[in-house]
Amino acid sequence: MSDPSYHHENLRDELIKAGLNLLDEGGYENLSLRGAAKACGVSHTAPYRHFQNKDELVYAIAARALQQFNETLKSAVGQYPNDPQAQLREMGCRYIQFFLENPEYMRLFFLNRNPDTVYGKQEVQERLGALEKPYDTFYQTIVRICEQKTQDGKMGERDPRALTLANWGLVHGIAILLTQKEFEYDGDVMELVKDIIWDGNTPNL
Amino acid sequence: MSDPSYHHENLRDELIKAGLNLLDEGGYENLSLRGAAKACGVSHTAPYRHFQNKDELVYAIAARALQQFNETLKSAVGQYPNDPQAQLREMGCRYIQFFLENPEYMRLFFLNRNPDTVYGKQEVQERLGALEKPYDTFYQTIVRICEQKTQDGKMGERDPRALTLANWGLVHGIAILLTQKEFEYDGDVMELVKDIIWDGNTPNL
DNA sequence: TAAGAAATGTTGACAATGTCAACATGTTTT
DNA sequence: AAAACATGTTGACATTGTCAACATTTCTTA
Repeated sequence: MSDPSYHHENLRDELIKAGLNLLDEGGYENLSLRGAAKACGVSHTAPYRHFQNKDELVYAIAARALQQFNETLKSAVGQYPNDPQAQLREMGCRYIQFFLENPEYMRLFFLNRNPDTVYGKQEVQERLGALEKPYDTFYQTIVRICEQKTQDGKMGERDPRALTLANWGLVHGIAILLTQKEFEYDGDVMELVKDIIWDGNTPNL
Repeated sequence: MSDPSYHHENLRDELIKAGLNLLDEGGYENLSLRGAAKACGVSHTAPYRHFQNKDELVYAIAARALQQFNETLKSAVGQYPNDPQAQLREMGCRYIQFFLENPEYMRLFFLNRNPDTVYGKQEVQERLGALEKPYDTFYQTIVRICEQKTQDGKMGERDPRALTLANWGLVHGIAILLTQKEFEYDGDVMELVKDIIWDGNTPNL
């Protein structure tokens, strides 16, 4: 090596971090290729050596932030090793809490683009890896609840897929309404969530 | 009048319609000021005589589309005049159906911008009128369910605000997950919704 | 080890877009 | 009729994503 400012070694990583910063500071609209490059002290086209286009950078940024998000959810599972119902409750609370703390991530994760246009493209997924969305974590927990109920002979008819859509949708929708300020709730949201998320018993939800 | 192509008479309205077209054709990213102007056969700055900036145009477009959406919801109420529980069920179904049919409206309504930045500004609301979001329709129906239950002496403890957040969030979240293709549900979504939306009886939801 | 290939960065250009200022053309008011 | 106003147009500029051409550093390999 001679000029350490030339080859950055891991510019890719720095660009992702810089992008996250831009997002936190100025919202989704503030996230630009050139902005990330400038924040890394690098020319405006340098990112093209690491990402094919802006969408790929955003994708990578989302993947990075999703890691953190998924860890949060998974640690909710770990917190109650043998109580899947408590896991689900905790997941719901953390889900909403996470987005209340990081409101811009809502758009980053779920509404940046037409999903067919970008994230559906196999090539992107192959090159950058599939985004790990919270689906699995919800689904597995719900399956465990169902199994436990079946084992107890209490019920075994519920479709775990339907229950996943219902419960994921529930917390997701509440998170969106709150972060987008469509709804101002003056009560205790966490109590509400614990109250309405599927408790494994009620016929509905 | 002499040159009918000069003064458009209601360019404002045409711009809104053109914007809706751009949205339908090419998604949210395709919606541009200049694009709408061109579609109306007018110079690229003509929209500035009717909107202060792009955000205002988008706002007006959203308002237009929201009218249609709100009518859909309200007609669900009208369909079951004395059965608020059926109203709520029908609202939930139509809510999701609407976005499945118009997936781009999801971003138009709820995720175009940081709500503080644009839609929260009083001046915009004063000049263009507040966006009518589905909150009221949900809330009123739920209040009616609660009143009916109270009247029957069956229950009177539920907080209608909490129930509104829960049920609106539920259908909203499901609509988002489905339209954004986060979740592929092979079952009958409408049946699921009818099943899990608050039925006025269960302690949860 | 020297030469060629590959990776990574830079400069300069271009098109699309939002926005503004200055000007033009109609319409309305006085 | 003249002045005020509303509505459009032209031309400019900054920002941004993108591309082509070139430069520099590192890696391969003969």
